[in-house]
Formats: sequence, C-alpha cells, structure tokens
Amino acid sequence: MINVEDELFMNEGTGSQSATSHDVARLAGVSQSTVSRVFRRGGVVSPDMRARVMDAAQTLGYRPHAFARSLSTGQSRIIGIVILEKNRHQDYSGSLITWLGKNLAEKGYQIMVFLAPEDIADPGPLIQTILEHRVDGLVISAINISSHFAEECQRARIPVLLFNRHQTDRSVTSITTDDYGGARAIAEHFVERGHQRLSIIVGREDTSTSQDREQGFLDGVHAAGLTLCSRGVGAYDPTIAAEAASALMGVPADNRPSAVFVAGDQMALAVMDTLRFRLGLRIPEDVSVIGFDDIPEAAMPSFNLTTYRLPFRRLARVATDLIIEQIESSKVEPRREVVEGAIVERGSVASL
Amino acid sequence: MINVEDELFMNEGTGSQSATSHDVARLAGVSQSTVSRVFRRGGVVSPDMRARVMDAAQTLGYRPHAFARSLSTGQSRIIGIVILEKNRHQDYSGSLITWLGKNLAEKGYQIMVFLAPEDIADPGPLIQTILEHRVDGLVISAINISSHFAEECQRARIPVLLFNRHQTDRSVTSITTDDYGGARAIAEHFVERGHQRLSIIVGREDTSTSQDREQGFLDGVHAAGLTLCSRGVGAYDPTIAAEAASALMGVPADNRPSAVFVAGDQMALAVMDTLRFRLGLRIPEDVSVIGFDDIPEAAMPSFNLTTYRLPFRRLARVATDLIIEQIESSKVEPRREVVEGAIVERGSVASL
DNA sequence: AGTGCATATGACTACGCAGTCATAGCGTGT
DNA sequence: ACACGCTATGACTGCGTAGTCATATGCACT
Repeated sequence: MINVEDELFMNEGTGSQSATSHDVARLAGVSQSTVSRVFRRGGVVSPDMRARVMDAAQTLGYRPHAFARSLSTGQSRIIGIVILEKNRHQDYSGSLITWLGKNLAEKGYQIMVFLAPEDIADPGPLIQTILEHRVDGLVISAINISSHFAEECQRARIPVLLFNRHQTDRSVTSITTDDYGGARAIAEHFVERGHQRLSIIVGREDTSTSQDREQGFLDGVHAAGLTLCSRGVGAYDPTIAAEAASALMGVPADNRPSAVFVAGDQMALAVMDTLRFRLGLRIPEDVSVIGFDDIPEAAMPSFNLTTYRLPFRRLARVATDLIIEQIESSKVEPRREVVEGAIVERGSVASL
Repeated sequence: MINVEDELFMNEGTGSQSATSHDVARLAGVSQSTVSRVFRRGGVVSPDMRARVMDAAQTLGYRPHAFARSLSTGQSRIIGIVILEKNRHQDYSGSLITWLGKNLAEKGYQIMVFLAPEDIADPGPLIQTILEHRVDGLVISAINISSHFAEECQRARIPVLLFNRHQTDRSVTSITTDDYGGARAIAEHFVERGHQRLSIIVGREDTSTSQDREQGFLDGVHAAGLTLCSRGVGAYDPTIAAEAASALMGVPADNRPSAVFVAGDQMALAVMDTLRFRLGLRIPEDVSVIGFDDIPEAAMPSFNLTTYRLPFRRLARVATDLIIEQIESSKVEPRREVVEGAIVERGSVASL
C-alpha cells in the first residue's frame, strides 16, 4: 500500500500521471469538493481558497478530466459532425468544420468528426459509434445518409441538424441556402439579359439541394414564358458534369443553349473548361454560364464565374445557434431555416 | 426510492434515458460484469449467455458509454487533430481529416478536431482544452504553432505527430513530403529544359515546408552552376503570391525569370492568373511555372500546371501508423519520416 | 448573551464501465 | 469416491468529477 505522502511526491515530482482533483486537494489541504468548485463554472469559493487551490493545481499541472466530468454531469459538450468520407479537398467540409468548430468552441463545445462512406449500405455501425460517444448534438452534412439515420438519432434523444439538406417531411431541423430562390433568381438573371435557350446541369438527383435548385430554375424559366432547352446531370462531380456539358452542346445548333445554369461551382468550373478547351467555345460570347456556391476559385480571372453566393459564414452561425438551442432548451419543434445568398455578377454572362 | 421493477419498466417502456450495462444485466438476469464481458473485445462468455445478453441489450437499445469506458480503461481512443482555423476551403485540412479519420476509424480510434487561430498569441487555452480531453494522441497540422506547444503535450505524455512540418531539433516525431528533394528535382527539371534564369516564390518563411522547398530549389540551381534570378514571398496566400509574381516581372527584361517555381499550388494558380491576365504573359511560352502539392485544380485545362505531387494518401497512411505506434508501444524514439512524391508533367513548362 | 441566518467548506455518493478476485459448477483422472 | 483443475459467472472496487447534503464559522440583530 502506497501512503498518501508517497503518492503526493510521485505526482508532484515527476508529473508523470496526470494529477486528479484529489491530488490537488491534498496538496492544497482542502477537500476534493472545493477543488471541483474552483474549476467549475459558477462555483462559490472564497478568494484566498481559490488562490490556494489554483496554486496547487499549477504545481501539479492539474487539468480537469473532461470525460469524467461528462460522466458526472451527463453532458459531453461535444457536437458530432458527420461528413462524407470522400473529399477531393473540394467540397465545403473543411469550411464546415472550421466555422462550426469556431462558433461552437466559443460556446464551450468541442467537435468530433464522423465519416460516412459514400456508398454506405448499412449505417448501423456508424450510428452505433456516434451514439456510443454520447454527443450532445449532431450536425449531418453528408448528403447520402438515409433519413432513417436522423430518426434513429432522434429516438436516442440527441438533437440533429441537417446541414444544407432537408427532408420533405420536415421532421428534422435543417438549415439550407435558399436553393430554390437562388436558382430562380439565376433564371431571371439570364432572361433579363435576353437569353431564351436556357439549360441546366443539376447535381445529385437524390439531394434536396439539387432538387430545389432545379425546381427554382424551372419555375423561373416558366415564369418568363419559356421552356427548358435541355438538362444534364452532373452529380456534383466535375468529370460527370463535364460530360453532361459536352452532351448539351453536341446537338444541332438551334437546340443548343445560349446559357447554362450549373448547379454547383465545382461542376461549373469543369463545365467552363470543357466548353472552352474541348469544344472551343468562348465564354460568355458563345455560351453564358452561372454557377452556385461561390467557391474561391470562381473569382479567379481564369474563370471569373458569375454565381450565387452561398453565405457560408452565416450558414455556420445559424447552424450553431440552431443546434445549441435544441440542446439547451430540450424540447424545440423541428424547424427549417433558410438563409438567402445573392448573385455575384462576374464575367461569364453575356447580354444578348 | 424507486424499486428495481419500476426502473426496469421505465427504461424498457420509453427508451428515454439511455440504458446502462446494469439495466441490461437486470433484464437478462445476469451480473453487470457479464454484460461488460459481452461488450468488451476478447471477453470470455458462453455462447448462450452472450445471446441472452445481446437480446436484452437489443431490447433496451443499449450502447456502451464510450467515455465511461475511457474513465475505466484510461484510454480515450480519441486522436486530436489540430488544424488552422482559417480555411478558405483551399488547404488540405479537409483531406487530412478524411484520410486520417478513415484510417484511424479502422483501428478503432475517433477524431476530435481542435482549431488553432492563425495568429494565436497564447496557445495556453488551446493546450488546456486538448489536454482536458485526454486524447490518446495528437496530430498537429497547423503550421503556426510554436514548438512550445508540442513540448507541452509531450510533457503530458501524449504522443504528438507533426504533419507536414518538422522541428529542427528532431525532438518531435514528424511526417513530411520530401520538400527538399522535390524542390531540387524541380530545379533540375527547369535546367534540363534549358532554363537559366530561375526564380522562386516561397511560402511562409516561418514554416519548415517553405524553408526546405527553398533550400532544395537553391541547391538544385547552384548544382547546375547557376544563381537564383530572383525571389518573392507568397506566404501561402494567393493574393500575396500574385503580388510577388508582379514584382518578379516588373523589372528590366534581362532580370526577368524564364521559369518560376512557386512553392505551393494554391499560390501557383494565382500566380498563373496574374501572369496571364494582369501582365499579359503566355504560359509556358513567355514564362514557365511549376507548383508544389498537385491539388485537383492544377490538373484543370485552364491551368494544366506542372507540379510536384504530394502523395497525400500515403502521407495519411504513414501518419496513422506513426501515431498509433507511438500510442501502443509507449516508448518510441522521435522519428522524422519523409515521403517522396514525384513531378507531374503537364503543360506549364517550355523547353528552350 | 442568545437566536437566527448566510456563507464557506467537507463528507459522501452517483455517473457507467472495466478489471480483479473469489467461487460455483463441472468434468477428468486416479 | 475424492482431489484437482478448468471454465463461466458474480460481487466488488476504482476511474475522476459534480452535486447533494450536512456542518462549522462568522456576523447581525434582539
């Protein structure tokens, strides 16, 4: 049996094992409760006692054990973020983590990242892993996860937020850009500049973003008394989008669009390159292009792409508020929040 | 006092509070120890007992509590990843998380992401937060963190791996691309094609990657009996790099480089755009450019940039192995691992 | 001086699990 | 039939903290 003095010496001398609140209490000559109070938000302790404890803690290099605290409080203060495993460093996952992480850190939450394989057949193990970590809330950004997933989490009483995706049944809180309105504004933008042969290259047809953008564009086209010239599917993949662009233009001249809405900037850049370098077309003289998202590359002189700016920072801020609201006021109705962006005019649209 | 039956009923009936191993034990009519054995890797239990426990667990929707387990075992099975807070979704943080996360998940580790503000003055709070979460290991990717940081972590006995960065004193394990060798190969590549007026735009001068790339390039230049034509600083920032490019070319013709090595693709793309659209130069006819990293955009027809491919997937794999090795065999000498990439020849270099 | 009250502190327990140790059960060999 | 050994299981404790409750201390007031 090691006696108290020896233990104290060990911890103090080597700093090898991380010190506990008991160690600090012993060194400071107080109870563990008091140490806890000093390190807890809103603990009531007299100033000199606090100083004594802080001194001892400093000496021992004491840091509260976050998970022990979790066990005791029943709150992990950890938010899970689910993103797609695939990442050609070209989607917004990085930004999501950065902005959300920054906002959440300010509120005292940390983030754990969970990766969802793109073609996940059985989400069971992933759900299992997430629930085992008792995250206080979950932000789901991966687009391919079945609705089953969110429901399972909600049954386990953990608040869920769908990021840039929503479900038709509105049973889950979500935040998205104004995909519909943005796309509709894009159609109007084309029409105002005299375009009449309008085409679209959509993203992944199984995503709400792509569906909404398509519907918005269509409604805008119809509202102008026009009909869609043609349609391609880009699946949010630059290569596939490039193929779609070729297909769109590989028809008799009077069936070719004069303007193309590409429902995502990654795709749009690839489409521009295909139009220019493979098909020898000039932008905007021969074809006009508008994208969606406003990724940094869209602003480069090489592309100079007119696009719809997704206000990422605001999205992240609202997402933070939504998830924290759900966590802290336990019962909140599922909500569907939409954040408006705006068209950024650059040089990829001609006036006819 | 709530009796056993009532509690059992509550948990079973509503599934509201997450069930514990005690609940499962009670329902299955066994001890908590047995439930633990069933859910622990390598627990010895008879087949029918296991089935009974699994049944009960299923009924109650039981999932082991990861943090309770951590408390008990002293292992969190969580790896911390420190990345820069700034992220114009244009650095490799997203890929780092994806690849590292995938590899680590296979080994049963989860990841927590910690954000380091770019201009972090006092890293104390960040270190505090990280240590409070008792991560089993830490991968540091943020380039601007003082060496003090890693040392502090090592004093707390947590294995640290520097990703794409190293310290001169070799006291911390690190993994990098072959920055020196790659840059030197790039110099040789230029020289072989007849270039004699070579310039460089470096990254952030306080990073090992930039220093190594510069030294490698310089040594390559000197080995060919040449001297550097000129040098700019891009700070890994596209805007600053563009300015540097302008400065490089804004001199009398015989002091202008015929070839420029830009020590990072993000910068290189911005440099190309500036050369072309602001200075009216053709690439490669008027200036040749080579980048470093091989980001996806470098392959786009608009840029078609010759560059040095950073084998990201392999880097992540080695990083995974290194950090896990450090964790599992407690005492490992600090190592410095270097992974070689290769030049990817595209169309941004002319033969004179 | 005695009562009441607020404040600061300590003893103790719960949180959910893993692991240690003890023991019941059972078969084997002599 | 008895001792022995092996396996499967249960009782119990520790991990580090928060929070509850009890209590000592000091102070104002009657």
